[in-house]
Amino acid sequence: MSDRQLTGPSTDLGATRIARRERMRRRRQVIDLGVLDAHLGYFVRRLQVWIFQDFVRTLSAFDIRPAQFSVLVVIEANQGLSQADLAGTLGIERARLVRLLDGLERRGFTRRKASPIDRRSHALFLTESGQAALKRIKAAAAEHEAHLTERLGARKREALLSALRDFV
Amino acid sequence: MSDRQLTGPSTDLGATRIARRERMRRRRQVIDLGVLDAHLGYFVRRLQVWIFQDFVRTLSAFDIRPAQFSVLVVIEANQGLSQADLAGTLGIERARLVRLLDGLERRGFTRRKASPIDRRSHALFLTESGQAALKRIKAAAAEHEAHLTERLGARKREALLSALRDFV
DNA sequence: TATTGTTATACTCTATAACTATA
DNA sequence: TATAGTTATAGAGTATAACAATA
Repeated sequence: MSDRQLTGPSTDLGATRIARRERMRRRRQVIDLGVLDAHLGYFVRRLQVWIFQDFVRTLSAFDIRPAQFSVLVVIEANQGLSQADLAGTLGIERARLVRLLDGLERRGFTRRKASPIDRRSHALFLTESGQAALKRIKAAAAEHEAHLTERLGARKREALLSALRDFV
Repeated sequence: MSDRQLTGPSTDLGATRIARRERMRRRRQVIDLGVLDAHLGYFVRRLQVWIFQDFVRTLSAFDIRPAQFSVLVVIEANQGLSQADLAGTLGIERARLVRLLDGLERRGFTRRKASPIDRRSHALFLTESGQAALKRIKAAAAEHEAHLTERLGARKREALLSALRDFV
């Protein structure tokens, strides 16, 4: 951030240009994407991979991956919800959620309690240490989001966010 | 649907069951995404998963996945390029591209030839049957893209495409 | 020394199927 | 019959490290 001031107003554009040139150099040839250029999925995938990598790198001190983060956040916001509801909300398989929760429970972040209304299901909670950890994890995740804003530009990030929000 | 009429009295039971399930579904609490709602990565991931699933389903007759499609398309548009350039362009690991090409070669779609300028590298080409197959595959991929347009709306899809194009 | 293609390993994630205990 | 959680398995994808041949 601070080094930006030295280069003046064109910093963002300059940084983008430099980054692009760097990517081109690595490629050493201008390669045609062909019909890929008309497929939204290709670009969505590239962005998603970039986001995952930056997320993991930024939160490496916590050893938290995007899926784990989403589970912690949704449990915090809906204490006592069931695994089925959680899986349905996040669009992940119930079978996969089992392992995910096993890991978070082993680390002392979450807990499965007996549901008071349905003996088949579990009510999910964050432990106290889970809540404390999540507080710091969310701060780191916000840092990741700042990287994204830096990379996309605040306007574009906001536009994408509101465009995609009602998709789910 | 039509078999309901044949079952006579049990139609009511079936209808009751369906109505109950519907009530259950509605009764299910609305789940709060918490801070996830401010993370672009979450929504990008959800969209990307949707796209992958629709792509695979739409192209199931060809047994082609997104990564394979992107490899075929870029080889077609840049016949003779090297594996390193292809991997760099698509942002996939060189190690992974090896297996990907093994599979496409085994199916007779692509071919590795000796590079005329660098004895370390391979020059990649589509075979004739690979070109013929890709022609039909691209038509199916366009069908998938139409699903996406249907789901997002043409305007939003176009806006997303042009917003993300210069990200890579 | 650096790069190209390759092999190998570990881990994450998706997609299914099946099982149990409840409802 | 259907649902919640679980176990198991197969396959795709990511991330690394290492190696031989070549630049």
